[in-house]
Amino acid sequence: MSGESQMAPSSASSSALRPDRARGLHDYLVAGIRDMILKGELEAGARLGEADLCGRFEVSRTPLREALKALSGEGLVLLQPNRGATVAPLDPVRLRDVFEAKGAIEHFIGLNAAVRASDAEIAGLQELHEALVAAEEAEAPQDYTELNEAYHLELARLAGNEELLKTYERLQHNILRARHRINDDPSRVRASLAEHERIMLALTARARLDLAERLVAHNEATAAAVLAKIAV
Amino acid sequence: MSGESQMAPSSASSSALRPDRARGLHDYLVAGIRDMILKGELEAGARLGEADLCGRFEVSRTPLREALKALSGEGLVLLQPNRGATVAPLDPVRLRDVFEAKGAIEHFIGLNAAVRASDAEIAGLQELHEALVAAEEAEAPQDYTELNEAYHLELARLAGNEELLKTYERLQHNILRARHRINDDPSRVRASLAEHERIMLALTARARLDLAERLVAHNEATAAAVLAKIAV
DNA sequence: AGCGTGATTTTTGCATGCAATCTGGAGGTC
DNA sequence: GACCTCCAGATTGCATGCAAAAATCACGCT
Repeated sequence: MSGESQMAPSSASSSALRPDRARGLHDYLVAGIRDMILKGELEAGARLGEADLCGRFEVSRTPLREALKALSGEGLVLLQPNRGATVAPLDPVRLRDVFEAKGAIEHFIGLNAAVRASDAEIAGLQELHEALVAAEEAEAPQDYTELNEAYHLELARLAGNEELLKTYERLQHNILRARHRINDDPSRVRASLAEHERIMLALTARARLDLAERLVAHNEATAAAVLAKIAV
Repeated sequence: MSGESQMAPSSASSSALRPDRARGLHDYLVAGIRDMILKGELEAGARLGEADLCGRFEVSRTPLREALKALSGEGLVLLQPNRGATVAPLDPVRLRDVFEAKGAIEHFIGLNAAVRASDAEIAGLQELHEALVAAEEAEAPQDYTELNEAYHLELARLAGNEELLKTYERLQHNILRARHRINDDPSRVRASLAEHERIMLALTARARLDLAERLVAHNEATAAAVLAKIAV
């Protein structure tokens, strides 16, 4: 065993709206374990022993097991009957599939968000974009990452399809797992922001094909940057 | 309470490879409840009381609850904390989203299956297609439905992306729920088969754009037929 | 040393029991 | 009659306990 901290979300962890224990352990556990996986505190392939996790979160095995089943459906946990749970592996092959799938959805998002988003929604997205630029200038990588996720998720929401939004979120989560390990380099961040600028222009102009194309290109550029660092 | 049969999968139900109870109750329950939902035996919105389901499957509440959490992740069951589980609603609005999402994936499938499928895989798909035609001529709607699902799922597999394949299957399931209630009319079935013919031609010719276009069109025609019957 | 083989320990799967919450209705008040 | 309030019954949430399965280890064998 490693001599690491056994602490779970002691009190005020980073993510703001963490479900309260008292409101039900299921949501609390799902959010808590998901966070630990997304932040890389639990690495891909790591064993998720029930007794261990029960200790960290101070709950009994019943709600914990239910939470693991739920996370398995999100593709974050791998369940092997009679052999326990592990953090879902994230090899380059799967990551390539994840980026490719996300690309297909980005295409859809571009075609539809350009038509369906209201002016107010576009203004809201613009604010997110500006907050993202501010975070980069302030050199706050933690904020930058969270705002970047929020920006793309909001854009996905503007496409107006609940089903694809859920899938998009799942894929985004699995990418975030990889991204958290690789400290994006500054030059890629600046290039990314420039792409965001062009995305906002296409959206404001409500240019469907243009927006779709830019989103796909942005996804591919991100994929290339992430995969390059992964495949060391 | 209705005076209906309380029987669950007594012995030899229709679906061939049902997980064995002895191999673990989780898979058994997930497959069993999913089947009941997909076949319409449990209608949209129906309450899924734990005691009731425990009685039907002769299991205790612990594995049953775990199965419900898993099915919630598939979009088939709606879980409301402290208020129990219901079969996920399938209103026209959601169904429209499901078809639209599936359309986006069909586009991707067309672009990639045309390039990635091996000759042997195309031949295998051709066999499925011919079995489908045979089922239609034999007027075996049960077989037709199952083969049709298998055909499209196999085509999705040929696109070579595990992530989108899982999503595709989820969406297909939710459509099947609606389709099972509406007894496709024969003229639509024949039109559908004609579309399949053209799909096979495009795939054999490995014509990416053509295949994508035909798959999207097929999806939209199906959507129109299903939605027309739903919105009575 | 390498490799089965069997006992011990650990871990998972499932059932049960109690506490908390929700639901439905009777009775009271305005 | 409409609207609380409170009480039973039913249902869900969670913890615990036992049995089955895997993993670990010790031992003996070739």
